[in-house]
Amino acid sequence: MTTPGRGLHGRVLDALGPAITAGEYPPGSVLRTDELAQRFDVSRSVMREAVRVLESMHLVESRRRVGVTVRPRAEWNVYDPQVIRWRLAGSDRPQQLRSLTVLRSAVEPVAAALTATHATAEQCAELTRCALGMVATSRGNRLEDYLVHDVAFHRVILTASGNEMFARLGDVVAEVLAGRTHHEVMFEDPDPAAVTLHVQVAEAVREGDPVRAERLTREITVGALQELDILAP
Amino acid sequence: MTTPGRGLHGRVLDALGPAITAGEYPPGSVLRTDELAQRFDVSRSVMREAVRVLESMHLVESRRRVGVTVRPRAEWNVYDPQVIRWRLAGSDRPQQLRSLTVLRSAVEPVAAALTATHATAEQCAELTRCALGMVATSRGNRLEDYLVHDVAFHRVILTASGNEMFARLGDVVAEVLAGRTHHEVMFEDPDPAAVTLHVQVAEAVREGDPVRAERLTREITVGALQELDILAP
DNA sequence: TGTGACAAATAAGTCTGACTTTTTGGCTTC
DNA sequence: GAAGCCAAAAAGTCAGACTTATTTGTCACA
Repeated sequence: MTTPGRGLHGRVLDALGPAITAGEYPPGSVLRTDELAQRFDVSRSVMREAVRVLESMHLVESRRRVGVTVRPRAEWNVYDPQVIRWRLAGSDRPQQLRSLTVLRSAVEPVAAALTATHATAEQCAELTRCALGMVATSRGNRLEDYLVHDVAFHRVILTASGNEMFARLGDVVAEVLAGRTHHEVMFEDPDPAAVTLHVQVAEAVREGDPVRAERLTREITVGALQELDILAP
Repeated sequence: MTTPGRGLHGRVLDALGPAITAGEYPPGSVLRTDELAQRFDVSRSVMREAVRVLESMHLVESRRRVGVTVRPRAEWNVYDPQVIRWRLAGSDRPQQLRSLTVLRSAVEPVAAALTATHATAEQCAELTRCALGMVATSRGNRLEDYLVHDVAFHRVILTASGNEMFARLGDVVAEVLAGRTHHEVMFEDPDPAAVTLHVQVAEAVREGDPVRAERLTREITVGALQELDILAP
């Protein structure tokens, strides 16, 4: 992902950010810049920079005479990739994984429809390559190789949609898929039906059939929801 | 919205952020911290804090010996409310409004379905109040009052969905709706059909009918897309 | 001619200490 | 008990000195 610990203030962030998102400092907690600077053994200037970044993520609020206050979760910038990463690394990983999967289920089908409408020939080819790669690695306990193609597939769908907001969710989807493979529900070879669906989505995009691409992608995301027991049976 | 100009570094951000998102400093441009500090007449420490925030938004990258480089648009954190506000205030307002509307069209229907599944009685009542408010203000050139109820309606849908990621889009939707009323396509009373759809969505949610709520909300968002000529005819 | 190491220049990064400003909470006073 | 004033506290700001990493250019050597 992104380079961690870029400079001293980055080091501080990597310690303080996860602590806050994990609820170690619950909302309403008050921190003091000087004290934090001492605790992390950095100068006040470095500490201030870190606080400013946390502030821009709406994780904390800094006010004169009172200090640095942790904000309620509802105000956090939950779309900030850094915040997402911190939360995925901490105790509310399951909760984060669930809400991201629901987001996926809303966005990806629409993105697939858009991609079917105006994907370039090159993007179609790339999509097909990814799907075939998934087929090739879907058996024989090659989960890690499968993941690479899976991530690439969804990334193409999101970027080829031509919508910048969708495109930026590529990293998020990558995190979700990686999380599923590494920590959660996938223990054996992926569901053959899911693999087939990916191949069919690539087909639909190639044929320029947005309705079919959307429907098939919706089936994929429904499967992802079911894996996490989000859908009522 | 949020409080602007909170401190000196905030003042600098409000000047530099829009300048960057507007393309005044195109991607690849190199700025120097000291020079910027002079230009804005602030100390280097303040300037550094501002740069750190821009960096956390992935708008710029700061590297030793080279300076502060503007990143390509594709890497910007386009979900950061501050970035969205800057872009909406600048020259690519139309482009931003379009991509946000597409995002809405993906998210809101799914959110409505979730809301129909598990909205509290209080949330149902609030939703109905909003819909009735829209009806009451839909005639007689009361666009401003109508907007208030419209925004409230969509905010309830998004927050009552129970998904934190959806809930955080409330502000974004508010910006889009306000933008439409204030600068773009709405010159006369709102489309009566759209008003009726909102009332029906409230009904469907009250009755706990997720499928109908989703379908009706999709009709609303399709209308929004058509207003911006995004859908192929 | 190309390549390696080495040196100089450059701009960000860091630290420190002094000073300013705002806010709050208590205390005085009427 | 309410209004207003005072003092403490913590963030905010600034200036200057110093460190460090990175790039670029140079020069010698193969």
